[in-house]
Amino acid sequence: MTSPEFIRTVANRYASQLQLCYPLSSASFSLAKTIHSHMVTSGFHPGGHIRNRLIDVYSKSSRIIYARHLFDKIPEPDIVSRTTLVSAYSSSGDIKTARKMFEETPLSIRDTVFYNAMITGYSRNEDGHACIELFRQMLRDEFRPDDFTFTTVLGGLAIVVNRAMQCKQFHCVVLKSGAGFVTSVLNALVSVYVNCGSVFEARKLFDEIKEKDELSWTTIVTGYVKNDELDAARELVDGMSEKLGVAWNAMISGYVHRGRYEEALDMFRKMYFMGIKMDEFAYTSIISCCAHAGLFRLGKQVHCYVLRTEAKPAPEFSLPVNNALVTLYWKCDKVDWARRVFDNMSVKDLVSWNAIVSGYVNAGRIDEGRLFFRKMPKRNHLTWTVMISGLAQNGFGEEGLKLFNLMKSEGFQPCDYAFAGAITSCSMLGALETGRQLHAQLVRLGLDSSLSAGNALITMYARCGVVEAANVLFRTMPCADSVSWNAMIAALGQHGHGIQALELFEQMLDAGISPDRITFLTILSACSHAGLVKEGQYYFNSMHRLYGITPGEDHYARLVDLLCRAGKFLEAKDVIASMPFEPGAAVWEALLAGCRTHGNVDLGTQAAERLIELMPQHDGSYVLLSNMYATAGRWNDAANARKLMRDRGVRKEPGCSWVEVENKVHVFLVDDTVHPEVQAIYNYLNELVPEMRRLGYVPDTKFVLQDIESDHKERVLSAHSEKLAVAFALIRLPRGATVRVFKNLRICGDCHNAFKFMSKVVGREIIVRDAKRFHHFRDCECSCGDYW
DNA sequence: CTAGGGTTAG
Repeated sequence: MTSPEFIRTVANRYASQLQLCYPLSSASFSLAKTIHSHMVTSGFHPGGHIRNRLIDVYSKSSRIIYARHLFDKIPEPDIVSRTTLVSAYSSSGDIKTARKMFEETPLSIRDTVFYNAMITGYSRNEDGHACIELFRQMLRDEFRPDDFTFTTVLGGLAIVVNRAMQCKQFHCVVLKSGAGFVTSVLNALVSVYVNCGSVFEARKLFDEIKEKDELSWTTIVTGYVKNDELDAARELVDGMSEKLGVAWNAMISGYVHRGRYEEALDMFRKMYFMGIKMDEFAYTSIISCCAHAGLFRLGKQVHCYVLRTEAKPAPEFSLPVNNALVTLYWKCDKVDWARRVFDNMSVKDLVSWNAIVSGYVNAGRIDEGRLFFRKMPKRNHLTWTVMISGLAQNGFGEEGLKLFNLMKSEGFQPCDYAFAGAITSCSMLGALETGRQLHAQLVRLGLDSSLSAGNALITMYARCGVVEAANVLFRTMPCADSVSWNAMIAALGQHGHGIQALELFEQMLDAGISPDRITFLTILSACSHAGLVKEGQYYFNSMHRLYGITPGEDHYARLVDLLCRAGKFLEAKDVIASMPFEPGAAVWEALLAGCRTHGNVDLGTQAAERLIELMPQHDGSYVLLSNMYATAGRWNDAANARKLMRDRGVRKEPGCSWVEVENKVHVFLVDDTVHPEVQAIYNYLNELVPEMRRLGYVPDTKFVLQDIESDHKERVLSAHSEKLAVAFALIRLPRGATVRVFKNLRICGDCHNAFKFMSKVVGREIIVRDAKRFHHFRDCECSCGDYW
């Protein structure tokens, strides 16, 4: 019954059955297990070749435990089973166990393949030095390297080599060993040259390869792409007789990375019409292209095409394709679509999580962003960066800074983008000292030439009231882009230097930088703050005529603001009437704000009606309206506006002011009783007021927007949050230091007046940043010329 | 039993 022939027949049958497990798929493991248990129940003990096959299938379907179990039962494992296991451990990332197994294998039974497997393990774990080290040991142990050895070691070398000289040295080793005519080895060598930036050398070697295979072509094409020589790559691709999908995919992704979206799409279309097989790599790149170019419709079409064409159901389909889809949808303002793709994915990785967090955060949906940030199983340095800059851009400065510090304590070195986020947080908070420290850290890390960090710093210094520092930084930037210019123009504008802002704009044009829609927003604001009505109108009219930028709603709003501040209501009304689209909330708010400052109650009421209609939940509209009535003494109307707001469940954002003292931000509310030093502050204010009065200060009680007794009104005035913050800073800052105070709403008119006299009494400069602009008080004057 | 090219997140 158990004759040798019979056993051989059974063994052969099992061997051919196991062959069915290749190529590996998700079904391979269960098939192997079935065959295995059949062997066990029928009393057949797999040995030698069959057992090794089982070990291999188990290892490759990521079931190392099964493989190891089988392996441990072998009394004297042969070199093939050992090689299989070493390779299994190293490809699962467990390089330590792999090496242990390697060391436990006696020299006498080792062979070249065994060394190759271990070297490959290091290469897969991106440890180039270990690759080379083991290669050296292999030579010391007197084993002959073969083609596999060279290609693998060269692969490891490509990671660590960064000088053409080192490439040449290895080139010589290869030639001496006689492998200089093996195509696969030469391909690897080309790749080493490419990776250290020597494309020219790489091309020379490529031309010398006698029998070029597919890999030779793709290596040189991708080599050009990696080194940003897209046109040279394209020339090669166009000249190839055989159309290699890999090379085409590399071209497409190269174009996408360089922002050459048209060419990427063009190649993708050609691929389709020429019948070159498109795979998940091509889909991924083109979806990413649509994401970056904002091509929602096309992206959606590709998505549908993939669903129709590919055999696998959508959630099972390639992870990178789904990741790219998540990004596509949120970039096209469809976060909820992105979320649906994300939820449907059966497998998610760090990239997927980062993509969905970015989506929420960029859409301003911070709550959901936070939730996913907390929920995600793993984070990397990009996760933190996305979260920090998202928080900063959405007004969560304090949380942004907290996260920046947390990131460092979790062991991640912040990159320039993370710094930019932290610096933006400082701009919002007015945390100048913290911002300066971040700047110093950037310099120490050698990151101060970064454009994104530099642009954030310009804004930070400007928004913290140090325009000069912003200017110095701007002037010394190695290569300023339009964002830098916009930031600097805005800086000058916010500080009331309207003329300089316009001069800088002209310099921008001379420097050959094209203005964009943001540039014109900052220009219009600058004109508005400085009262440059004629200039503002001129630039508004020229933006389309000279620069081809169609004014949007926000541009019209700023023009209206410009005219209203100057009291030119007729012209403002004409502008609104001439708008090519329905005016939105921003325009009505500008009109209302202007009417409130100039006491134009009739027009203001009209504007407020439209505004409240458009944004019933916006607190500012009701407050402006109510304040306008209060200033005009129409207390009943004022109270009604407040009541309307309450009835609709709208809550007014409480006014508050803050100031940074010794690296800490101190916040004050109106009539503050919470801050530990309020008593000292009130005492100090009581000492100052008589001196201010001697210089001509008269408390202006028309800024008390409540109908109360007039002597009580003065006390209400002196409890305004901005006065408390300024007084606190005067007490606590070093003698003579400039005071920089911040307020979330507009500064009160009486406070504005008071600070002028206060700056004279204490002999210091006081700078207040409110919701709209900066006020520099010195010697009884304000930089805004009372045009606030 | 061992090698080498193209994909995704700011």
